Amino acid sequence: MTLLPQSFYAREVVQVARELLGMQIRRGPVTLRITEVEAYLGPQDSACHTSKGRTPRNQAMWGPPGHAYVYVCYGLHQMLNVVAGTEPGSAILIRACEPVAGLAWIRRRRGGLEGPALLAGPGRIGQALGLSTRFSGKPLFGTDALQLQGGHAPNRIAVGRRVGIDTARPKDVRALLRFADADSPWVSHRGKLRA
DNA sequence: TCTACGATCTTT
DNA sequence: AAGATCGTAGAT
Repeated sequence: MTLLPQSFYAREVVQVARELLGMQIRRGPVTLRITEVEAYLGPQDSACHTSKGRTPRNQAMWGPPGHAYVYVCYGLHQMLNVVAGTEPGSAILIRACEPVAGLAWIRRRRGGLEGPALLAGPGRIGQALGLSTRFSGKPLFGTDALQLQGGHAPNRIAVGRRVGIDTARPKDVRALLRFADADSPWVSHRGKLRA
């Protein structure tokens, strides 16, 4: 599979988010096909981490596109984002995937779950890939441990509000910035999506 | 230092 | 419906 070039990410962030659906994330033996994402638009988006300014945690988001931004949520979940967009400070959260390769490793890291539950939800993606904040700032288009490569785009894209966003400005809470492969069962909170 | 909280997930 | 669990950020 061909690596996505850095230029792929240096475009309008919502466009990149939609086109990220179907692409593949690889780390070692594990390959995942992206089925659900959320776009975070940058400093003007009150739900986006960079709306609070530059901090040690979010510095990767201010850097060039095509790099990972990994942060810890609720003290235990490693959240994978892809820095993208034409202005600094915007990124795309990877919320769900379907397994392509390395199912044994995924199950080893995340025992017990079956079917879509295995990879539905951003915390589970971080776990399946064995991520940590050390990956933050690493390029996704080079020879580093984490790579993004081509795949097959979905036929239909479902949209919805971003999950877990409720203290942001109402306009940003309501924004339809969550995108998913409408035909994939490997998606979280399916009921809140619409065609 | 101290405190409050979070782009979640699991269990009740 | 609530607990787990801890890094981050802002206040002191």
